[in-house]
Amino acid sequence: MSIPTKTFDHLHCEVCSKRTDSIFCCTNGELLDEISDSKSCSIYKKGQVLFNEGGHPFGVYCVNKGKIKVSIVGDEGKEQIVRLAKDGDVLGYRSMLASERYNATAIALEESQVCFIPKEVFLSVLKTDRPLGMEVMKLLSTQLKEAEIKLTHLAQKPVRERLAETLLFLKETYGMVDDTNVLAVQLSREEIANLVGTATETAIRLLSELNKEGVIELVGKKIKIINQRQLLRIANLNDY
Amino acid sequence: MSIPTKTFDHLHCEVCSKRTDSIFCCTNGELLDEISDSKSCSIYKKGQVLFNEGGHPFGVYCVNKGKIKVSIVGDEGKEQIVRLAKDGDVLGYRSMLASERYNATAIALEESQVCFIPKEVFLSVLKTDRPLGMEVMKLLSTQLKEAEIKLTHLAQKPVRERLAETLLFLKETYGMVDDTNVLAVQLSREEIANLVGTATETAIRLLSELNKEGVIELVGKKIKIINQRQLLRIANLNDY
DNA sequence: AATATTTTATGATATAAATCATGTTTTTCA
DNA sequence: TGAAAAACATGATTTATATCATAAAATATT
Repeated sequence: MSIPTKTFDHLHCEVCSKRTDSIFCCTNGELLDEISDSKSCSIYKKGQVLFNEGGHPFGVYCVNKGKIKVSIVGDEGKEQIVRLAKDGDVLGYRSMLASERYNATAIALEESQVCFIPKEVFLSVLKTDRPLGMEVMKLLSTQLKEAEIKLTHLAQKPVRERLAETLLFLKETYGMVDDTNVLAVQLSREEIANLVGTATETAIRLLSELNKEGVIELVGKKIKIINQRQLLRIANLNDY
Repeated sequence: MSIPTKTFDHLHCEVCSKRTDSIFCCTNGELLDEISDSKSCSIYKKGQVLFNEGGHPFGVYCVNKGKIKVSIVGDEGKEQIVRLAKDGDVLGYRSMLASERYNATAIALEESQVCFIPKEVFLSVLKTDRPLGMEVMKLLSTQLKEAEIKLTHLAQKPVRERLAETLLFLKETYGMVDDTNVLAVQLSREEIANLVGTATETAIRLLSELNKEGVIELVGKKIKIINQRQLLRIANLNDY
């Protein structure tokens, strides 16, 4: 959809450190060469779109380094963030496999290096490489489970609990800055709200509530987790 | 978990009419024999459990004839129905693929005939049968999409819209009784609420509201759709 | 058949969260 | 650098929906 401005070093997939725990972990030899040779490596600046809801999939996106949000826009134009991708994650394959248009939009949350593997190449490798197939199934299974749990929480848990859960999820997904307790992602309050599934004002209000309670500390967009134990308690994660 | 009381005729998968649009549509020959020979065909009465949240998967369940609900129990013990299965649908494979315990419970909504394929057999066929692999991926992809859309609606749409949507979904999934406009599934109001993601009282109230408005007609558990066009309008399905 | 139990139905009330409103701070960019 | 726009913050108000309460109907059970 949008044209990424720059490219980055075309590193062979074989030596890509992110591959080990990606779906390509067990792909190698000629098949990996095929992928590596056909891919293009682009840099997406913050806010740039990888692909758009309603668009046709032409291949899969492999995040080499960066943070990507995947979201669906609801009836009233409100964004719902359904997934977050980090280094080593693959995007856009779901719609491709189902032979459908994208049902979500992927946008870079910060400057990100992303490799693009053309549809034909990915599908042809998928057809021959059994391990890749298994990995794709595993990934889809995990994501389906996560979506179903999120769905349940959305239906049953109050906003405050979901917010706490979201903060813990952000920590788990993107980790902390160095050895501080500051979340490594910087999201706007609106984005946090769209992740939690609530109004922006409510997210802001509850965040500053947690701040006052000393559970977290807010400095601009930086969120520092002061009392993780308490946050876990608030999230009320009996299950999972 | 529960022991189904009876079995039903062990029909070879090759001649099963439900296979054509199931994930086994393209599986045949020896591989299909292997599945067919190893499967067991059981009858589950209404309310009987196929598998339980937290249990270990030992195989996949293939619905030959019947209606099954798949649900997750939230913190406060409230059920959230995340999927409904009908003839030809396969259940329990997600957890198996991810090598995890079941994250949901499957319960028969009415007397159902279900075939069970042992884990080892399913996985071994999956390993060699490419078409099956592709079908599984497609199915997972579709379900993931549906879960993400449901999640978005849950976060953004009011209960009344979601209820209307649910009624249309029930019609689409299980169809009507004969050539009447009466939904072929009979769910309790509580189950409808657990599908919509709301309180039972709210579901009851809104159903009788739709009844008064002449959009549907309620006779006990039977729901007749009087004005589908209006129901669609209420559901506000601009997207999808 | 009679009693107990569950499900359905509605009204009253409470409350969480959305919306509206306004001011402040931060960021953008001309 | 300064003006404009966007993001953040917080108070006031409204509203959708959950919860509580009670009764009738339907189902199940003895």
